Amino acid sequence: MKTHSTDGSLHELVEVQLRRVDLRYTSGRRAMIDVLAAAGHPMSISDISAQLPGVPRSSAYRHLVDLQSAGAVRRIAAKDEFARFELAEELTEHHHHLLCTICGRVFDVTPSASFEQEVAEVVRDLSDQLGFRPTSHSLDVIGHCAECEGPTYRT
Amino acid sequence: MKTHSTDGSLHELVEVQLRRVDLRYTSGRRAMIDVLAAAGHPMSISDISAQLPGVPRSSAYRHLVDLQSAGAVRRIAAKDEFARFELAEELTEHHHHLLCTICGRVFDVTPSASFEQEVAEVVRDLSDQLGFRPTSHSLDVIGHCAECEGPTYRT
DNA sequence: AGATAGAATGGGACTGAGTCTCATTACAAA
DNA sequence: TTTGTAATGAGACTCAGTCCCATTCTATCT
Repeated sequence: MKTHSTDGSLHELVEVQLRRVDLRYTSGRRAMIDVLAAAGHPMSISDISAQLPGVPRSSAYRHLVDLQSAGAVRRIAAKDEFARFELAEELTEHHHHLLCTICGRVFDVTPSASFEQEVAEVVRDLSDQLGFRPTSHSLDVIGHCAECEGPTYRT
Repeated sequence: MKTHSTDGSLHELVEVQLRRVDLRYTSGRRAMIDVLAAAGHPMSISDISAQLPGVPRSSAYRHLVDLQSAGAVRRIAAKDEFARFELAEELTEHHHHLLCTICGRVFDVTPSASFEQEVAEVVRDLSDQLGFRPTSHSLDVIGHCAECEGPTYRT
């Protein structure tokens, strides 16, 4: 998963996004962005809190809401009942998810440009049927991850 | 949305699915299937309860769990925090969803066979990258429905 | 530098979707 | 009809997520 974290521009981008909605890029918010960027895949609140023991739950939730409204973070729905969060695609790149129905983990994958083109086309077609105005799309693959499937599958 | 409800075979299929896991097709469960089939799109628990005032919440949840484990009902995650339920694809047909981020409603759409073929191919490719074993996939289009977008969009 | 206002934070109370328990009722097979 | 098992209703309970409020920070102005 490519991010801007390596060259430090990630934080500059987030700061701009926050400023746009009159929010400050404080150390708490920065810490959350760091954690999400380091993980490179969607995290549940428990995952995040485990990485940031010093940040109270209420603050963590509020940071996520704030970062969401600034457009830096995206909330996704997994197959279990827990919400998960990841950096917005603007800060990483367009990608999709593999959802493991056994362990609940979510993995990121990036499709080819040609496929994305095709998807975009179909999304338009499907949307037109109902006068729907699409803003984005997501493709989830549901199944079992390598680990849960067991070592046998690996030849 | 095509279902088997018109010719009555829907209930027979559900009954078989339930019998497989030693569950009975009782009137309460039948009522839930009727509601889901009539709606033709994913429903939240509130939606379902509104249609079935006589069924207690605890029973409604239990029925959904039972019907899920029998394979007759599928739980999907929308963009809001409420779980939604729909008839399993085995009882309807393969389809995808349009999620309105304003009103939270979910609409069904059916893609062309050729597109599905392409999707299946890419799903395989993406999965192979991580040794993931896919069992199904879902494509969600996020945006605003015709009603929420306002009447202006209709020329 | 000091004053001031709005934003940020901690923490603890609160909400409500979803789960669990248990006593009672319905059903199927013998 | 008896007997074991599944189904049901009612209500207590859990806990992810929200809300509130008193306190602390920080940017800006004089």
